[in-house]
Amino acid sequence: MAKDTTVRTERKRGEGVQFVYQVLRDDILNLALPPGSPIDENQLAERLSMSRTPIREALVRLAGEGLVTTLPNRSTVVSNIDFLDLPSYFDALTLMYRVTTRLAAENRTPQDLGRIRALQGDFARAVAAQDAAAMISVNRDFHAAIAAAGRNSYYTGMFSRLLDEGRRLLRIYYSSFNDQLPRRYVEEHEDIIAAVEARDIARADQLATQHADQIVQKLQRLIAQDRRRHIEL
Amino acid sequence: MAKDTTVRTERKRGEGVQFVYQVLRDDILNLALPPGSPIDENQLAERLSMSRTPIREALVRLAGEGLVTTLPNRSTVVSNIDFLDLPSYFDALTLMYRVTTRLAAENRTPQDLGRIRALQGDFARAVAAQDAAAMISVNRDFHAAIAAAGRNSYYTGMFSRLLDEGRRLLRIYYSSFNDQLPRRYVEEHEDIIAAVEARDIARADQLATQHADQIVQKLQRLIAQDRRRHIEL
DNA sequence: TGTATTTTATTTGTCGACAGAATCCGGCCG
DNA sequence: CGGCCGGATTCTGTCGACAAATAAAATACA
Repeated sequence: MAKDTTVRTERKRGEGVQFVYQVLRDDILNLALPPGSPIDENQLAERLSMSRTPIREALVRLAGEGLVTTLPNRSTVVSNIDFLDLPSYFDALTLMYRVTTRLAAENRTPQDLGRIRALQGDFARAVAAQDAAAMISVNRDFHAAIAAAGRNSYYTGMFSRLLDEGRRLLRIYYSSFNDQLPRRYVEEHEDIIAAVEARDIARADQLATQHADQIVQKLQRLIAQDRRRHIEL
Repeated sequence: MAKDTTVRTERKRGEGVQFVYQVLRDDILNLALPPGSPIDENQLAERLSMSRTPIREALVRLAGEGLVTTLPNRSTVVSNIDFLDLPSYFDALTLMYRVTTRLAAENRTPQDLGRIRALQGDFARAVAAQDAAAMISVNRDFHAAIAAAGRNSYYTGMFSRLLDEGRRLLRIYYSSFNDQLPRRYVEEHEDIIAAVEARDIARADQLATQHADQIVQKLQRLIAQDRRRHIEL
């Protein structure tokens, strides 16, 4: 059962949809609402103390991003993660890692570097604190900041969506850490920052590729493990 | 003023939103609703003889795709084409042309080739008929079919959105033809099909790049022309 | 006559209600 | 005992209405 979080914050007119959207999005990406969970409009309406109309509009928006699936005349559910489609996902993710990092090396400003460094600091702290949730969230922001430095809104938009989808995957498989991989990620991030700062496009591309491959391989291994476990049952 | 198209088709329950969505989307992509047009919910509700609720949900969906922009407490308008951002657009479009065509060469099935050839036939016919609208629409479907043959849902999704956005651009600048470029596109399409059929990935990539550059350059030239005209006024 | 301010009107965001669809449940029949 | 059918219930999709917010109009004032 979900927590009995009856929210009754007074909100200004027009912020309702945005509010519901963010609440649901966070719950979905943090797996507080696991894939497949039905989303009851009435229940949500009561919990957030508002009518069903803004909730439906938020759901439409989430459906547009693929985070929920609307079954006609039936309940909308949190979208499943399609494991058969994961190779495609990894492929697309790697590509976006590369092009955004390349463009960042090309177009970054000192302000961009400042923002990126700040997030890298957050990431290092999360690793030191062994806080998986923070690591996942900050890692996302870190790469989004690099993408932003590339100044291509189409890439940043696509990449953000891919990273969000990835947050769910990481949440599933990275709930606990007992290896030193995170530290390695910190180092790889440092190298990427250095390449971006040096405007070394080729090296940025190379490092981004490595970094992406690193993550993809790790995930594939974890998933394969998981698969085996399921089959053994 | 828009045409007095009072639609009163009897629709089944649950198809309302979908219907409004498609009507609006078509009108926007065909520039029947030019960028900047305000969208009056009441007016639309009366024209399609339904309540405002499904219309609002369709608008939320369109906003999610960036085709309309919702000004808080004010009218929603058809999104403008951001000409300053066009270099980014061209960059992203070229990249997606390349990766989708590459993957098509890798994964195409005979069925894929059949579908692609059929669309290429449609395209050739549209060119022969000098039908700009059909050319734009079929061209989109042609490349979407190639992307589909690549079997990467993330790429096909991204690419489709880029191609749709491009439809508006092409509509603006390709309303009339007086050069033989379209014929050249037919030939380039043929070459791409051949490379995809031969599973020649390198060549597919190369041809896709050329094809994209071709279109991008043409558009840039037309836009530059247009800019100059505006400045002269 | 032009500008500032109040009044009116239009339009959005939200609400509660209702009807159609689907699910659940119990009874009936094989 | 199990499966099919019908009624009751729950939930979605749509509707009309209302109030906040904005834009337009009208009025007052310099």
